[in-house]
Amino acid sequence: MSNLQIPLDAETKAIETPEDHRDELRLWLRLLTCSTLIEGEVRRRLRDQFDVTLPRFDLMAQLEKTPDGMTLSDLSKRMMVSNGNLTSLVDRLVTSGHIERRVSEIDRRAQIINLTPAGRSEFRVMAAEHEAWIAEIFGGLTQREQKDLMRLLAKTKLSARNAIIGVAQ
Amino acid sequence: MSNLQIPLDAETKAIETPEDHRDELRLWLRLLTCSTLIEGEVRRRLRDQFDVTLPRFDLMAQLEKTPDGMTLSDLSKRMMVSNGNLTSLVDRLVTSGHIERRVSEIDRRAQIINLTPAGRSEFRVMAAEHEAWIAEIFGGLTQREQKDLMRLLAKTKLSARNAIIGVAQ
DNA sequence: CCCAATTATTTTAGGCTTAAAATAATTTGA
DNA sequence: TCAAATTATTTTAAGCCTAAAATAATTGGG
Repeated sequence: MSNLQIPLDAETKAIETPEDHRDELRLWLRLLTCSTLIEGEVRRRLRDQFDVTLPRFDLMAQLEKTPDGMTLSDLSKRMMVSNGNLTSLVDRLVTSGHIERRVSEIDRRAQIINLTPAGRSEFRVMAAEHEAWIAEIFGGLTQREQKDLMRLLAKTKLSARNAIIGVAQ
Repeated sequence: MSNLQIPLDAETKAIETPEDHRDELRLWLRLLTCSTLIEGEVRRRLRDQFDVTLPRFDLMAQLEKTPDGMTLSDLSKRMMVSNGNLTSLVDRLVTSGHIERRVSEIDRRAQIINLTPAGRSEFRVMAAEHEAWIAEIFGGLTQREQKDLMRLLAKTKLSARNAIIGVAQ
């Protein structure tokens, strides 16, 4: 036998040696590493420089985009977190004076969440810094590379969504 | 005035309108969306099909790569989580019989963690499924696109590390 | 009209996560 | 040698997160 790596019978190869997906696994682990690395650094800077957590910052970022406010359900969809999770997060941000909530006039089950003027102005300061951090973190990529990465991630997002819907439906 | 978008004095532009980093921000948000989307789906399938959480799976994955076991400190570095976090995670995996710990003979402060035979064989079944899920999720990308994405993420990782070290040191 | 289904939110139970302080063992340098 | 510094781990306090069940309001079909 000259090469022990090659199965004896090519016909049975697919059965005996399942397809190798190690490259996709490496790709996923690298994507996850990038995300974890950057997210951790953003968390650290938000805490050190503004004494704010990332979930609170994210919630305020969503509200800043919608001047008329949003319901908790809308927020939970946009932030991709569970509904129950938002209850306590919103509570804390109300307590700290960053946001306010009022019961919807057209649907008394729903609450409309809004930034307070103080919350909005504080958020804008943080957001400007945050944007600069992100630019710094991606600064090692050329404009062209950033554009390519953007396109490939768009495709990845689509591909992932298809795989997810394929299971759920 | 024909165009209100252009500052009157080009000299002062850099001061009055800070650099625009919205593209980098969009890039980061897209990266984060991909990561969150895929991670959420992996969590869901691990729970539904194997009744295991992602942190437990990740811990076992690290141990599977090192047959001689690891200390908690090594694990915490590899998994990029805090030391204190591992204490309870390891406790639960010991309780469920997936891993075992013994005090190091050369350093009585340290513990060596290892997969049990049952834990190892259970992990291998899960890992094979997990690998197939990831392949499915990235299935919408060609080989070429996967290779490009891999390269761009490697560069992103480097760029992020530089930005992080630049602050810490 | 009215009740069943739906929708919005909260509660609950359990797990994950961190930073910081505490505990315990080892190493190092005078 | 031996005390100070370092290293490994645990504990603590607080927050984040989820799924599932519960509560409360609205909507739609008969």
